[in-house]
Amino acid sequence: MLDVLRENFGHLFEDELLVEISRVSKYTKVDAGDTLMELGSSVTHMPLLIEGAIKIFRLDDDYREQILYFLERGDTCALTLNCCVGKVHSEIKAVAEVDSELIFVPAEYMETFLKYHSWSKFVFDSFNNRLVELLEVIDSLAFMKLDERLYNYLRDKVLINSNQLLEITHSIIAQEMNTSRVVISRVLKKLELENKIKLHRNKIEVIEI
Amino acid sequence: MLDVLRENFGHLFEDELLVEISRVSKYTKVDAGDTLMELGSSVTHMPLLIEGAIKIFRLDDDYREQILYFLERGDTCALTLNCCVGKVHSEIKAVAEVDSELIFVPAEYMETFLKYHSWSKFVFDSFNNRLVELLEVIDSLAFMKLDERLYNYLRDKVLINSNQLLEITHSIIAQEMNTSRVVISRVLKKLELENKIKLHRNKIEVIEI
DNA sequence: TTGACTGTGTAACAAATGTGACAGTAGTAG
DNA sequence: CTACTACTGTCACATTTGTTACACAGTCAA
Repeated sequence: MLDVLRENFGHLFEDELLVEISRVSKYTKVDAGDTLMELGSSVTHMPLLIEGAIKIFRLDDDYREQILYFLERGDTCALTLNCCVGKVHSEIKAVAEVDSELIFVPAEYMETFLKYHSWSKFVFDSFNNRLVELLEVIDSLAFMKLDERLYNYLRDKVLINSNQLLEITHSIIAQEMNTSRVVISRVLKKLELENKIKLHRNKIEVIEI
Repeated sequence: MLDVLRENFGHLFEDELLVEISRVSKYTKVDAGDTLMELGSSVTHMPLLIEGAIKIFRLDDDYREQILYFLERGDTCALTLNCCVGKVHSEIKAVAEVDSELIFVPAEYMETFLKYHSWSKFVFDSFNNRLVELLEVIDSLAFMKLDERLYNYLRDKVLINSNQLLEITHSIIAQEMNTSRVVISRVLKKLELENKIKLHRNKIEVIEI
């Protein structure tokens, strides 16, 4: 695991820290679609993403969901540390968007490692990135209509999957964006008429990028 | 200023840090309604809130706004540090909700002070709090209808102002929630019929709390 | 082939929110 | 007092989004 860490986080952390991490952490592979975290699941570990992409959702009491952002190589999830502790109300869900590899650092080391400047910078930056991404979600929800939001959603997926051709169904999109399948089908059709996408069965091709 | 710092942040920071802060920072009073930060205004200082309340908005390109949260005594604004640097798109706006007193710490000390454990804990907690509050904004926008959102908005104002009787007009609310005055008047009337509020000219009385 | 299942398209309608217009009312400046 | 302004209430209508229902197409297994 140390080699994997060196390769993916060597530019961020000094070797001493890498060694420490490798000694206490757990390396895991997950398949696309696997749920990494759901609702009350206790948050005892902090993920470092080696390869792949994890999508993070906000859930409400009725299990409706709203996609927030994707974690990619080199990311960690700042929300892990906080949001899922002692909250009754809504929670977070994490699902692998593609096959992924992660290293799980036990939460207690989170603070121990702060003695390394590179680690505190990493955590700090991670918070910053999450804040920015949450603000973008807020922009989307507060200021945009569904067609624009949907198009942005599709563009994000294209970037994450490195593929203009998305394998996804209308109902999945509806669920991730907290709306209904009919609405998504309707807006997708509109985007197709605007030549921004092409619709196929189980697939959506995003044209302009 | 050192006395003010001791009184308000003494439970958070060791005296040595308080002295350092007092040496480099600027103490300011602002009146309710004053704008502390808008759009491109360069973010060279980090505010520590001594007394009062500051409301933070997200702005879009067309100057529409969406209220995010309030800063209160002992808070700082994590967004200051990051979000307003080098962004073209949308920005943040900060307005005093009531008469307030702040201490402005020059941004460069932000990092210097990290050598104090109490300071890094403070910054860390601040990030955490902001994340949670942004998630609540997302919950509100993604999962709630306007009547519920509006009622929550009014309840927040009551807490911030320590007064069930809010001095506010419908158009102000509309602006802060990025909708129109007519819509707000309509929903307010609905809340009044549900006996949750009472409407007066320039005033709204929040009943249940 | 048939039948079951899933995914998509679409119509008809409902609900929520946004917009424009206008009247009435309180407060204020002159 | 009068004139002006800001705030509120309300109507009529537009737009956006959500819901129900149903037809049809692709896939897969018996």
